[in-house]
Amino acid sequence: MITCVRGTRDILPDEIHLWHLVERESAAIFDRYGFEELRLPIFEVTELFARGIGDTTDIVEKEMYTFTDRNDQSLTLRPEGTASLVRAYIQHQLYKDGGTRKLYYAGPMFRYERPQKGRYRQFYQIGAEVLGPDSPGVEAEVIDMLMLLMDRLGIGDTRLWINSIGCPACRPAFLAVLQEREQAAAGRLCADCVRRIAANPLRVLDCKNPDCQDTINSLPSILDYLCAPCRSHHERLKKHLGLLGIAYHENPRMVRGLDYYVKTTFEITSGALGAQNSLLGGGRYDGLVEQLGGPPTHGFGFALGLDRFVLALPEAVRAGSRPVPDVHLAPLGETAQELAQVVAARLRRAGFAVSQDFQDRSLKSHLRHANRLGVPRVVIIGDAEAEAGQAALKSLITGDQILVPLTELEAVLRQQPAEKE
RNA sequence: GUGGGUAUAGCUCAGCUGGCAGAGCACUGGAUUGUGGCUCCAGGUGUCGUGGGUUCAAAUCCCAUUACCCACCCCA
Repeated sequence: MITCVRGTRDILPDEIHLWHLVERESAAIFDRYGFEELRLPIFEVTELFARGIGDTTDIVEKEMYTFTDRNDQSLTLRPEGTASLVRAYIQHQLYKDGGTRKLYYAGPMFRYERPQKGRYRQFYQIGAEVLGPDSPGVEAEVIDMLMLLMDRLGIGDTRLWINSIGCPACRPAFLAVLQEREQAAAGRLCADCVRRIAANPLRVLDCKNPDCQDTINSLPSILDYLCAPCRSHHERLKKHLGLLGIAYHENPRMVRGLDYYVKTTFEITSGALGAQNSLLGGGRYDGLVEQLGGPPTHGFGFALGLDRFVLALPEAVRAGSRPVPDVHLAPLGETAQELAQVVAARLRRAGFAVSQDFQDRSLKSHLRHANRLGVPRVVIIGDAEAEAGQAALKSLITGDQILVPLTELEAVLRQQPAEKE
């Protein structure tokens, strides 16, 4: 048997309505905030990601699906969406079309990682980006949009974490101090931390080893080393969040895995997810457009993990049943099948969701089947009905049954809408 | 890349110190010649993940391997 490859999965009809729900709500809410969708290719030239994400990040160093096509060009299945979006923004000169562009995308991303709860090699993201303005108000607006989305989906038990990781003007000085202090404290840190001191001193702050926590807490905070513009930006963001009544946790130890972030970074975690508890994450990337060959442009955005949103949906929503037809046709015999087919076509054109059973089964079997489907009403057409040009319309909720001329079925169904379960 | 756990029917899982392959759910038919749900009866079609080994005999014990799950790591 051939199965889907490791880290990929089939999303079956039982689950897909949850995905539709998240996709529908996201699109509706993003639209309300003025975001426009664009669709991006699933693979790009490898260089785009190396330059955009940073070629020393884990993603680029060891997680990309890179291959050579028949023209010996190095291509990569996209591991994230922002680089592609910015490429499109530059390629089509969207910056010439007004000051601010608000764009969003959705689709599969690919990273070669060990699969785990909420982590797959092909996973799905919806991301939105605001290109143009530098305002903390934009950041608060985007976060507000996400709060509304999660509220609409019933996703609770979440926390918003914010941080500022400074900018090229202030971060290098902080990193130098941090590294120095970490080296001095190396004796009290775990082996992983010691290794990170040289490789990526920021990562030490993110260590979860309980024995390291006291030491890490004594390390300097980036927030104390921000330059004046960064500090002001951060304070204004907090003020805007306060105005919107959005609760946040400031976390100077939060670190992002992509090189392009500056100033504001944020993340929303969920208690419903397990170890991979990040529902979404994002931040500001003021230098990225320029770095990829565009004009100097401010950028702010996020990506949300669709797989994780679906996992975090509350039980009440998850338990929601699949959509069921409005009416089920149960024809008995060949003549009745033919009649029913025509009836089904007519009812569908009239807007009803109709299922017709083409299996030659007993009436009892038809009804049992309809009952399992949760269909509220069944149209029974047997020999007697067929001859008289009628059908028996039975409600599976009340058990009532009436004879209706086939030509009037549509009108009767419309007049007496049945309550679904 | 590193750990731990799991793998038996469509699904969820029992199956003990080796001895005929099981249950519940689901599905099909019947009890009711054309009326569902509740109840009762009947119905299994499975390379016991894969490959070796031990044994008279392996789902069970041993070795290897693959996949899945969870965690580290990293991130959405």
